[in-house]
Amino acid sequence: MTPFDPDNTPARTSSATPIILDGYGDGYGPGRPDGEPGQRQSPLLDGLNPQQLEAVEYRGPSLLIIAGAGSGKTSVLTRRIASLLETREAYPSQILAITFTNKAAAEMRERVKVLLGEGSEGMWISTFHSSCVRILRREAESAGLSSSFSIYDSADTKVTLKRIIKSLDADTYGFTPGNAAAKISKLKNELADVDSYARNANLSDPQEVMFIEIFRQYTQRLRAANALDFDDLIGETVYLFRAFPRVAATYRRRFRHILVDEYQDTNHAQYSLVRELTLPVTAELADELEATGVHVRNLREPTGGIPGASLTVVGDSDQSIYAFRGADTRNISEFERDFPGTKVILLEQNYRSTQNILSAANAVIGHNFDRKDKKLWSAGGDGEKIVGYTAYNGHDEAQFVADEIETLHGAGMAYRDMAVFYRTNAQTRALEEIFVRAAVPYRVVGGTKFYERAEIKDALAYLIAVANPDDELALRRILNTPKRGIGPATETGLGSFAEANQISFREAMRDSASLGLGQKVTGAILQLAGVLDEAALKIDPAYPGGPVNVSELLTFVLEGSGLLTVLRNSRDPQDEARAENIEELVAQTKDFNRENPDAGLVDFLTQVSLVAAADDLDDASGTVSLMTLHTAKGLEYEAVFLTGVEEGLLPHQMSANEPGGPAEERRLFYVGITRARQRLYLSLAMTRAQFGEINVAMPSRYLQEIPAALIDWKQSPGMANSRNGTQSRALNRRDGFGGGFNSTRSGFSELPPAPKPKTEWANAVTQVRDNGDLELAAGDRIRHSSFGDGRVNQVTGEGTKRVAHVQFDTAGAKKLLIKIAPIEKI
DNA sequence: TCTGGCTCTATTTTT
DNA sequence: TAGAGCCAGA
Repeated sequence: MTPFDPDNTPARTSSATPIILDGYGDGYGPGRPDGEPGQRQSPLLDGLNPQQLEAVEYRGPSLLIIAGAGSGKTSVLTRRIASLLETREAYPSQILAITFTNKAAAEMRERVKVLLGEGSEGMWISTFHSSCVRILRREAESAGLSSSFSIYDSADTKVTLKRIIKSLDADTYGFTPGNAAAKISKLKNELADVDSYARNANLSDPQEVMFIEIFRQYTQRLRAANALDFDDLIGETVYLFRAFPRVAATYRRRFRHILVDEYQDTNHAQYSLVRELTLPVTAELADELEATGVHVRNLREPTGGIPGASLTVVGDSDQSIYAFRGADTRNISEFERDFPGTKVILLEQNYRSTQNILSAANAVIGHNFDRKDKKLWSAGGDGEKIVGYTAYNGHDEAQFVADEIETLHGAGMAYRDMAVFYRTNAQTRALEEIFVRAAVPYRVVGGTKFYERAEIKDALAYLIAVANPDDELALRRILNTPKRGIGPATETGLGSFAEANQISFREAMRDSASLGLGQKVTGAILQLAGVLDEAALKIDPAYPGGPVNVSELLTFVLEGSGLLTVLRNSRDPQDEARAENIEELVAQTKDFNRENPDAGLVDFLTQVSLVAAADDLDDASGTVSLMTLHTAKGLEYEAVFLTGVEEGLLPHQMSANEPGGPAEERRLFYVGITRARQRLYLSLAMTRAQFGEINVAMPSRYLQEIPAALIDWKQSPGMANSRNGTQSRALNRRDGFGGGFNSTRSGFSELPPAPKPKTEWANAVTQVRDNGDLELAAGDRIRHSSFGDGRVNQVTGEGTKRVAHVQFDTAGAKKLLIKIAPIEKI
């Protein structure tokens, strides 16, 4: 989270730095007089197994660590860094470590610090995106940007594309902001730009021609706004290095050890970046660097050049879950070919989970063909069985999860050691409803992020407009926020005026008096332009008394615009929460100032743009964490609840048509399973409400892949479908876990105790209850296997989705899907 | 210019 | 279901 730590510029760090500083020449240095691997009593090497030890100590141009889930790779990576520093083979400034999230980066930095104490400052440990922003801001001029360029997130991209599509009437060709953004992103991840794409495009296809025009305008708009999108951050850095060998040489010289975590999730652009950074520096360029005062002498080979940096990558193809974002596991499978002389180390021993959990994981992932066989094993014993539960619906499932969480908590497990995973964010609704009711303390990680809230984006747009006056998107966003009477007509007028006079939108605002608008509107525009101009003065280094910090600036624009005041005085009750959010933002800027006294507005905006879902995880929070399976990668919990293990959800139906989709979904399931240390719960629901409709769900195919003996079904799919098995958890809630457990137990004895997987599943599918075209009308009396008797109030929906609204005599009002509910007419 | 009400439609994962 | 777009009326 700190892209701003005191940073050694290449020129400053270069004052020394031979690869080996101590003259021992054995690469071990004074810390290791005997030179015998494994003999030294260094806390660095404590408790490592032979493979881990080798991964820490190996020295060579390239190292590939294939690290299964839970095999201690973070530990290996941090110790490898610490070892390089401790033996004085490298200075901190020569290390570049790339992690997947800012949180992982912060953790790694912290762990290196613990291992070494002070003396680890100056390393670059950050995400791909953060590192690239840092390089691009520094080298902005070469890249043809201003160093205060804006970073567009996916929402910004979509807004921009929406305008382009509208102006081109491209929706008639089937383009939406979403699909155009996806296509552009995909191309950028392959390092294609408009021109290279257009060269190979089929220009007789009007849709293709239209796409090229969209892509071209999008590129132009970003350029004009001095903005880059997420994908540009990587791509532009690669282009920069390729176009400016001098710039590239600076970073190639600087970073001597490059380490990349989660390498299986890198895309082509990221791969290319790593390649660029690890290339050697030619003798001529080394001469050039030296001529400008950069010290290179100690790094030079006899030929006069500087060898490429050593590269360590850690990854596991089985955990590749970002193919949809361009991740390419070939980066791992072809690593040895790309980097000849690579040493490969395999870490298979798992230190996280029980053997039962690992056996389930191995069995599941074994169904993916086209993978190198790898078996995780644990020395920690079998542990508890995996618990399975088939719920009647999503709320019932949530109730099961809540009950089990309370049981675990009652047995002494802390809430923060438990997590609930799901495939789609929409699934949080039922979970949250039940958790609130059951008073389970929880936190949704990711989801609608703080910085994505409209009012926060509004406030930030003010700051962005100050930092980057060319950012038309930010200006348009705040033009009428809060309401100033500047409508779409005026906005369009300003845009046309700017275009006609070859000036920026911001300049058009300053010049709005010559647009011939009404006096009130003109006054409003000028007022806004004035506030922004004044704010810009305040962060100018030449500002009398020194420039103001971020929180002072934010306070200034909030007051100048009236944004906060309007929300506070609003009658809309939601505006109160919005005002509080903005106040929270102000508090955050104060924290930021305190933690980063030397950082400015642009640094703050960068940090905000690049937060990842997992970054706002608070380990000390004392709450259960709810998150998507994607967010869960890299994390671990004592107890994991994997919910919604149903066909259509996991695997998600959207993945069905994608090449490699079901296999990637299986890896996602595998990632989820392997997050659990002690306890794993797999749950599904027979029906799930989606878009206001109730849909029948089938158990996920992946469940059959787990050996039956590993799962203890509290309620199996077959049981849930049988008449006496259907229990509403919500109904049994008052009896607590015991009641629910016993009642399912009694049903249990009537079924085969250890169902054979295949037949069990065949049954589960054929046994789905089917009432066919059972006719029900308002006034009919029905009997439900667990709710008892009741009266039908009305019937809604059609065909298989007909729903009976029933008032039960004792169980209250329920909505039942007629096709499958365990009911009969009486 | 703004608001309210109506209809329509699209529903995955994310730096 | 909910969010967005559209239209009519103030």
